[in-house]
Amino acid sequence: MQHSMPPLSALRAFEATARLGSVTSAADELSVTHGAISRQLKSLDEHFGVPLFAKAGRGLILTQHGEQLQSGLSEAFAKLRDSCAALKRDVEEAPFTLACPGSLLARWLIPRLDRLHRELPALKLKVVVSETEQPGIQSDASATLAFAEPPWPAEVEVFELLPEQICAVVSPQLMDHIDATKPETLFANKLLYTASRPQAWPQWASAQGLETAQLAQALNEGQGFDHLYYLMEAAVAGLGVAIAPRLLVEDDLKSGRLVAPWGAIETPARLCLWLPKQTNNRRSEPLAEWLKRELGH
Amino acid sequence: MQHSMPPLSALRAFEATARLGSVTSAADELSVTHGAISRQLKSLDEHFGVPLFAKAGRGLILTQHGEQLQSGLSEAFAKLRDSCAALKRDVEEAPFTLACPGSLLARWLIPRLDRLHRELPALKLKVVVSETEQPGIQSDASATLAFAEPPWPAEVEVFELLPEQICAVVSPQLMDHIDATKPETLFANKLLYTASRPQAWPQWASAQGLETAQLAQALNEGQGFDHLYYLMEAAVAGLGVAIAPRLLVEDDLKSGRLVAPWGAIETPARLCLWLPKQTNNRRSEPLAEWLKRELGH
DNA sequence: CTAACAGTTGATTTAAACTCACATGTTGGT
DNA sequence: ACCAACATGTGAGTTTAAATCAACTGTTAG
Repeated sequence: MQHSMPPLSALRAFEATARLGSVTSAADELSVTHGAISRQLKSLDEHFGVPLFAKAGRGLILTQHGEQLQSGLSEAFAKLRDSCAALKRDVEEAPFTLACPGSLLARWLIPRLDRLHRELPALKLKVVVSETEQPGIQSDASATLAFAEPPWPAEVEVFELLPEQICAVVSPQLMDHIDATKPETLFANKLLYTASRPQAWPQWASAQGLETAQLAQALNEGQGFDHLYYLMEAAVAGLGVAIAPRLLVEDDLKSGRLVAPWGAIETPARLCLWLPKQTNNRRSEPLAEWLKRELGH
Repeated sequence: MQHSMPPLSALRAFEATARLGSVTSAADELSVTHGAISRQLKSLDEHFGVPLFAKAGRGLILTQHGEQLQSGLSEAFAKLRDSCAALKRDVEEAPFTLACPGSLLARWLIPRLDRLHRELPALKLKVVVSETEQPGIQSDASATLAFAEPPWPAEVEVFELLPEQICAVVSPQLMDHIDATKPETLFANKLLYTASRPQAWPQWASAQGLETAQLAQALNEGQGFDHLYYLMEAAVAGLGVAIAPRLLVEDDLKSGRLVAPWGAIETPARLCLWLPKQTNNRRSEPLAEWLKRELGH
């Protein structure tokens, strides 16, 4: 039954020509030259073995066979167009779900969410907390915002937004025991950290040239927290020196609730926007652009 | 509204895959490799920005979006296939009209028509008399059978079936005055001919090496007839010597009603089947083959 | 009678589609 | 548990179909 359908592109050319009444306008609609349409029509004539158009003055009119074909094809192509348009619309109007770790969400994204909604209203953004701190794409999210180190897995597309910086922060009330020019004065205080970033203190210490052994002992005496949120509260309360991504403490540094006496160091990690490969980028690109603008102060 | 439809071939690949449930069987149906289908599906995913299939074991199943698309496309493609098949069927089942000059029809084709109908029943042959003796395609005929000399006009396709031979024929009762080894004994009789073939006697005479002057005079004293039918009756009645295509007098020669004392000569003309260029050859080829067989004795 | 228009066509270029061969991942059988 | 058979994905290269360009034929209208 499936024998010898004519080429679909020829049918489309025929349908457009029959509907619009001329080769030239069909060519315009399909964004090709009139010569291309003319050839397609000729190939259809040959396929069916009868002429589908007859010359009429300087234009064409459908033959009887042509009209018969047109009546079926116009419906078929209308349905084709409708089906594609419907799917496309559904996909584009579906909310765009951005997954994001809770700490980043609470301390950076939420304060900017209102502006984001105002500046990109077409995006219909929905934000969810990503269930894992490990970077990776969440199946139900349109994109994931997270810190992660290269190399990236092959199955996702990654926009790099910002190199990660981490800094040691402390309550101003503890600054008595600290010399900003001497990193080792760090050890006068308890070290505070999050369970999800065990490598943060070693990275920082190594960048500052501190001894591994001393650090190990200090970490042993320090305290871990499940979430950055608690860590920050502990630091503000003066329980010790915390290590955290600079981006997430920037507001606290500005307001003076915390101080970063030794500045910040860059890590290999990047703040990234992760996208599933098959996702159409038309929607995520404006978001990526917005994030870049926002992060560039 | 016509913006950015995906490539039709990708939609067809999707529809076949969704309907048959596997890339491989879709590839079989469309006579391509599974790799080709796989690529088309990937391009569709990218076009819509969502996956349309998900992996399920070692096969694929439709996603929700995929099902949405499939429900529309299957109808659209069914309609497409139906429309094409309907037109094709109508064209193929329409009677095949063969135009043919009356003389050829009466003296050669009609006696064989019964066998032709029996051997090519699918052709649904209808025979009509061509209104003009001049070769050329008739607008309402699927094909035309006629004698004609090359070159052929460009707008038709021509099957050459047989070189034309013409011969001088005479009633056996007139053989007394005729010597088969001496063409000039022709002139003992009246020359008979048809109005539609004034060049026949000169061709024959020149091939036999007769004098032009003598022929001209004999022709002047001869008699023309409007149709080959009358010419033959005149020859059988012993009114003189007639000139005619061998093919059309063969039955009379076999039955002894006429004699061709000097044999036959070949002319530049050919018995041909003329086809309009746009006609599908699938139907005319069996006819051409049948004609060739029949003409080869 | 010319200019603008509409479609066709030969020659060439371009881009999409396909194939091949290999890779990955899944299933069922002995 | 492992291997063979199966099903799909993919990089590289090739093939083929489709498009362009430019020239030509025929038509209409001013």
